[in-house]
Formats: sequence, C-alpha cells, structure tokens
Amino acid sequence: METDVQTRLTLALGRLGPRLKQAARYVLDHPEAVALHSLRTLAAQAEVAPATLSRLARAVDCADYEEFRRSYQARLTERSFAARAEALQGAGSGLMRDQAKAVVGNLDGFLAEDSEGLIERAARVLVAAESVNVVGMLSSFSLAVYAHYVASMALPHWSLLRIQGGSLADSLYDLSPRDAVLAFTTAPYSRATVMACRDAKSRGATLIAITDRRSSPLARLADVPLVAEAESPSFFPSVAAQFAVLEGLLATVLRESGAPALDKLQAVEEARCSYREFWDDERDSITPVN
Amino acid sequence: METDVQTRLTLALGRLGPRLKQAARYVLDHPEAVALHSLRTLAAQAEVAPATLSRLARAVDCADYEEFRRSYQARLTERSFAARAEALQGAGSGLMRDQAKAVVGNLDGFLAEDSEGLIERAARVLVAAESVNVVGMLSSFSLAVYAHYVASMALPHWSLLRIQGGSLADSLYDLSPRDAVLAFTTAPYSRATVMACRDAKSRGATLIAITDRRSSPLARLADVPLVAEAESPSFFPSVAAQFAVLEGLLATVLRESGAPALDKLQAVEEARCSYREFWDDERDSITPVN
DNA sequence: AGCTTGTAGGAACATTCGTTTCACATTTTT
DNA sequence: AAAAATGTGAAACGAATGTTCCTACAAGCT
Repeated sequence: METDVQTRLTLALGRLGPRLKQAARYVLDHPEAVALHSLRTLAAQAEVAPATLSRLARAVDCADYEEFRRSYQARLTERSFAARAEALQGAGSGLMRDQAKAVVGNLDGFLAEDSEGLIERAARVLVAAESVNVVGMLSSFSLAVYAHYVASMALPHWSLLRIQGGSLADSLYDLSPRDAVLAFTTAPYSRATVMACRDAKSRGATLIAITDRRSSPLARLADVPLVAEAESPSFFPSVAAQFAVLEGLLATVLRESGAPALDKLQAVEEARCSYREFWDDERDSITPVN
Repeated sequence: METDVQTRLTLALGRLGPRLKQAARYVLDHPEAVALHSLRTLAAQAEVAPATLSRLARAVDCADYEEFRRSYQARLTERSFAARAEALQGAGSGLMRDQAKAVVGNLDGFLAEDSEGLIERAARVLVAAESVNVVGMLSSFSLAVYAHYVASMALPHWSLLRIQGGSLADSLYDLSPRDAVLAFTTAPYSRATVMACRDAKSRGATLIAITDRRSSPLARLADVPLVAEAESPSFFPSVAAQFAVLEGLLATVLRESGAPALDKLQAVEEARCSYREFWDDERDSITPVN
C-alpha cells in the first residue's frame, strides 16, 4: 500500500501528541514549506522544537526526515507540471480560473479609484452614526448577513433590516440624520432595497453603498459609493470582490472604533473557545470514510 | 532594475567561461532542481565542481548562493496571480489594499492546487446527487445563503439547512448515499456544522467542503475538500476568496446540469424583469445628493 | 621566452544540517 | 498513591552544507 504522505499525516493526526499534532497541522497547511525550507527553519515557523519534526517524519513511516521531505518535493514538482499544463491549455476549459481572474479584475477596478479614501470616509460615517442599518436582498443578502455577523461581535448599534410584511421600508421609519444605512445591490437591483434607501435618505440618514456600477441607483444615491464590479464568466453576478471591499471596510471600522469594540471582539472570541476545543478533541474520533 | 534571475542567466551565457556556461545551461534546463536540491548534489548532476555553482550565483549579481536559490524557490511557489498581487501593492499602505492583497493571495493558494480538477469532481457529485444540502454557520453562513440563493433559481433539489431546536442535525436524518452535502467552515469551526457533516457521512452521503485549512475537521472529512485560506490583515477571517471558489463551483454545476437548469434560470431572470425595468425608469428621477 | 589575466578544481573552513541522547514533565496504569 | 509509560525540549553529536582560500592550467600580450 502506497498512500500519500499527506494522507498518512491526516490519518495519523488522531494518535499524535499535542506538539506533534501542532507540527502536523502546520505541515498540512504549508506543504511547500517542507520541500523548500530546512527542518530547523520549518520547526521555527511551526513554533516547534526541531526534534519534533524529526519524530513526525518517523510517525508516518518514513525512515528519514529526508524521505519525508522528498515526498513533498515530488508533490511540488508534480504540481508545477500540472500548473504548466494548465497554463499551456489556455483559456479553453478553466472555468474556475476564469472566475478567479474576473474576481481579481473586479477588485482591481475598485482599487483603481481612490479606494482608500472612500473606505476611510465610509468608516468614519459608520463609526460616528448613532445606528447603522444593513440592507441587502437577493444575491446581496449574503453581504448583509456577513456584515451583520461581524458587527454582532463588536458593534452594538448595527442591525440587519429584514423583510417584514412585504416591504422592509417600515423598519426605517424612525431613522434620523444621525443614523446611517449600509446597503448592498447588484443588478438586477432589488426594488425593496432601493426604496428603503430612498426613504432613508429622505429622512436625512447617511447612505453607504457597495454596488456594482457607478450608474446603479444606489451609487447615485449614496453619500459614499463603493463601486466594485460583479463581472463573471457565468450568468449570475460575482459578489466575491464586493465581499473583499466589505471586509476592508469592516476592518477599518473596527480599527477606528478603538478599544471598546476590540475588547468586545476579544470577549466573543474567548466565548467561542469551546468550538476550538471541540475541534481539537473530536478529530481523534472522526474516522475517515473514503 | 530587478529582472528575473532566469533572464539574467540567459543574458550572461555569453560572457561565461566553459564550465560556468555548462552549469548555467543545466540550471536553465532544470530550474526546479536549484530550489529542491543542495548546491553539492546539483553540482554533481550538472557534472561541475561545487565551487562553480557558488561562482555562478555571483555571476548573476546574487550576494549569496542562497539568494540565487531563493529566487528559484519563489519561482516554484509563485502563484499565477502573484504578479498582480504585487501590482496591487502600489504606493499606499492602506488597510483596504492589504485586504485586497490577502484575498488575492488566498485565491492563489487555491488555484495552486489542482483546482480545476477538484471543482470538476465536486460539480459532478452535486449534479448527480438526489438532494444537495447546504450547511454553514457563523461567518460561513453567508456562503451558505449565497449558494442557496443561486440554487433556488435553477437547482430544485438543493436546500439550505437551518438550525431548528438547537441542532441542525435533525434535518439530515433521511439522508441516503445518493445525497450530497455542501458545507462551509472557517476557524473557529462551528460545532453544529461539523457534527452535521459527520452525521451525514455516517449515513453514506457525499461531502463537498469549502474550508480554510487542510487540517480543518471538514477538510479531513470531505470527499472533495476545497481549501481556500481565510488570511486577512484584521482579526476576523476573510471569506471573499471562498466566495470566489463557491462561484466557480456553482458556475461549473450549472454548466454540467445542462439545458433544464439553464431554462429555469432564464425563466427566473424574466420574472425579475420588473426590477430591471424599475431600475431603468427610476434612474432619472433619483437625484444625487452628495 | 616570460608575464599577465582569467578560469577551474581541490582542500580546508566555519556554519548549518538532521539526528540522537538524556532529563524533565505529563499522563496513564497499577 | 506509587509506578510505569509516554511526550517533549535542550543540548551535543557527526555529517553535510556553502564558502573561501590556494594551486594548476590555458590563452593572450609584450
């Protein structure tokens, strides 16, 4: 039986001690590092004693650390052959590659503008606002969900607007000029979202919009329009680039909100330790099926 | 002026002595050998004295042989979009720019593997499955929401698993080996998601997982693991790259499912024309405020 | 011829490599 | 509770690494 070292390593994870497991994790996540760096530098990267890696190699039935490493070198050369073949093949069949290229292109388009300045302005607005109302429908709903999730960990004055009774505009009746709206839309634009934003603006609220075109209804309406295209090789628009923009915005907001927000984030992180613990504990009892 | 070492080597070929030229030829023909083997073994392969390689490194303006080798290691690690990621760097050092770089980096990490093959395999599973169950919690919930949204337009046998009564495992009781699960997780891994997937696997269902590390519980459990890192300059993980992967997967699934799915998509598109119309009509009446 | 210049191989060098040993801490068993 | 078994890090070991001398050789010049 000639199984891959990477596979053997995965299977072995259960019966390894804590430090060996830590080393194995690092190796699983950074296979190329094994091939390219020395045992000692790899140990430093994994924050593990050199001897641990030597032991790890033998824990997966390698005679040597050298044998262990050779298998990763092989992996790397094979991979590069495959990549070369892929590159030679060109634009024909790589749907995933096209998708990735489109996403990077969309992101590029956003960065071409004064992205940093726009993000800063948007972040200041969101930090200063008395309440932030997140809106997004259809394909943009996932953006709204994500913004709400991150905010729920550190930003108490953020809330997600949901549809209730056909329209969500009702939720905005009590908006004041000191409030803000964070809205997401891509074509085809949701009637509900656009109407909610117009309503909010009419009440004096500040509007931050992440949208796909400068000509979109929200881009024209927004005080700070963040435009990232949704180009993709397939029928439906891509939201990945807009997610990147949203993440950048959220990161900036968290930085600007200072200590209180970060403290709260820390607290929530700690509260989640059970999950992390669970991950460590359970991995032993999970039996691979394939 | 920072040209590639391989290029500099080609240009230098003329002004090199016979043995140095012989060494240079071997290096040009076997670039990966420089990255993977030691100076001495490489010298043996090229049938050249060790010192010659040391000299060769300096002949192309490298301070060290180590610097020389590093450039070849980078070549191997180099990911298709690395150049563009570098280009994104630009002058400013803003948070948004770092975020964008991280996202592109995460995406590259995925493309570096046999991404196309994995996506194809995953797509075939999802198309063949009798039912597809989408699972994702916490920050990954947005991915699940998006997958469900796209599927709701064209793929009738897809459904989104939600928490009901504390656990979502209940929804999986009737899974058979002909069903599939599409799961999303990033650290900290949701207990509910992992348990649901273990349950599904124990019932024989096929598991497709988009996750952040090869050592994550789902990567180990999955029949087709799609690993895109969630690296980001801030505290919370980035899901943008995973969205790109998901979009690529969905696009492939739609292509594979053939005419029926596309017809349905078309129908839904038409049903949404009202929105598009609305957008066209309203654009004139909305007055920009900033 | 003699002298200079440039190139290459071999040996010695300090450094770094992977390995092993041993002592200590932790866990499990008796 | 004591004892055995296991996992781990620090230090020491020989082997291998990359570098730097030094010498030998060949070609070009006066």
